[in-house]
Amino acid sequence: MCPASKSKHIPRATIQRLAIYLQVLDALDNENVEVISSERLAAACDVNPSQIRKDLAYFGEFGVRGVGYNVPKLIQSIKESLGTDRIWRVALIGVGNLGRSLLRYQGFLKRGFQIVAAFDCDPFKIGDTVAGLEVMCPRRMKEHVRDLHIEIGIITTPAERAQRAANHLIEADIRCILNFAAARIQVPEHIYVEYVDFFHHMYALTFKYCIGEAQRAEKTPSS
Amino acid sequence: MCPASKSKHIPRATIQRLAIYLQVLDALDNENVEVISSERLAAACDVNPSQIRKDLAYFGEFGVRGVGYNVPKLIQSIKESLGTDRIWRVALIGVGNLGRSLLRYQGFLKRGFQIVAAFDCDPFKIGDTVAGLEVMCPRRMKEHVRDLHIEIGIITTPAERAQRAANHLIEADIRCILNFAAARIQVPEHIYVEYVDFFHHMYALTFKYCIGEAQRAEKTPSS
DNA sequence: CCGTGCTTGTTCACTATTTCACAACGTGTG
DNA sequence: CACACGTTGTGAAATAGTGAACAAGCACGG
Repeated sequence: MCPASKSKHIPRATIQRLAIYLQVLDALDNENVEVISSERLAAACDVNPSQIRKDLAYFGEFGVRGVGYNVPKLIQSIKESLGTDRIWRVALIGVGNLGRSLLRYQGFLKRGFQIVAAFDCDPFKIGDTVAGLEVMCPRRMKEHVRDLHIEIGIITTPAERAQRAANHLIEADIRCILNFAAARIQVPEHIYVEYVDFFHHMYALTFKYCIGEAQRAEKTPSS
Repeated sequence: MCPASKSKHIPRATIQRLAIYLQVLDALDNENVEVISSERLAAACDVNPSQIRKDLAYFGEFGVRGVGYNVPKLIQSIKESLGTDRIWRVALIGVGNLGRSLLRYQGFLKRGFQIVAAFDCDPFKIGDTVAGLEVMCPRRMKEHVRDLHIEIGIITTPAERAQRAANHLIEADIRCILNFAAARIQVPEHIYVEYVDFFHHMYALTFKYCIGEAQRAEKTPSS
């Protein structure tokens, strides 16, 4: 499936950067840029050119020496490397505000994902239709996952119900979980979990700002 | 403001983990857990206990040897370290689907943030009221930022308009930008930017899954 | 068909981060 | 008051990731 990645260990940071390259490359492709050098791509992504070449080298040789990288080809290659050169079928659990927003969001398919089922344990929500999907009871999850070939579960419940949602997903043999709830969840070894919480980024901002200002104050010991 | 951080450089990864600790500690606090050891906290956060102790040591000595950490006190200490022991005033630019969701989201204040202004350049949206805030024209941003003491800007425009939104924010002397748009933005040196894109996490998931399955296949060279 | 110019892929030294291991030190008990 | 216990804070070792430098190799021009 994924082209082997040369059986070397690949840093997590590399994967995050690949996602960034993809974003920038998509923009370039829309502007019909055909070829780009690691140097110019690096400038756009705000990283070191060597870094880009090394990141890509984990997966193969995608460039042409003396020329650079063909943009559409590189996009395809990165997608293959990340495993998103196909559509992944996704279930969402927790049809609250956030859940509904995601269900209505049009951008999934373009990025290789398709939400094909929605679950919520609130009996008043079960049976409702959101963005063309009927909200279903989590107790029936296992059979739906099997029938619909679902591989990824997105948790958008309140924090206190995240673990229960995760248990439903695990029970239904889902191996990949994206957790938007503001809570850590416990899962067995063989399940992959990623956490999405934009407050983490907020904190990173306020922290960098504080540090930055403190250093400024040091350099300018005014008043 | 922030307690000095002992003037040592602090890894970015540490900041991300502090945000995680905070999340778990909040949950513990709600369960009225008073004291926790680095070992048990580490288990809940899925990191190494030494890691936690070292992360905290960057900012001070918060624990009691032989006992552990007082949960409420540690929460407070981490908040101070991150610079979120006060309310940050935030502006949002781009009142689309995502923007509206964020404006309506109730959880900001609890985490130390307050959205006090919303901007959109669509003349049909200007003047509308969303979650009690009047949508305003970005051209008037500078004065609003000054009058409302805004320090952080959140970009929720479509990707192609992210740079323009960023320019407005920079022009209005905002130093911290949280960018939800799927595009990189160019900013001067002294501006802090953080990117939020849950597809990055999606890709991390699919990638880990592919690698994991490949390794499985290796160990079990079946058929 | 060879040489020049340019950019990749890759090595290596360096820097940053994580983990280990243990000394330091409160707490509670006899 | 002294001792045993338990957990922190921290220096040192191991591991991981980054950036500079350069050899390799394609494209184009003469």
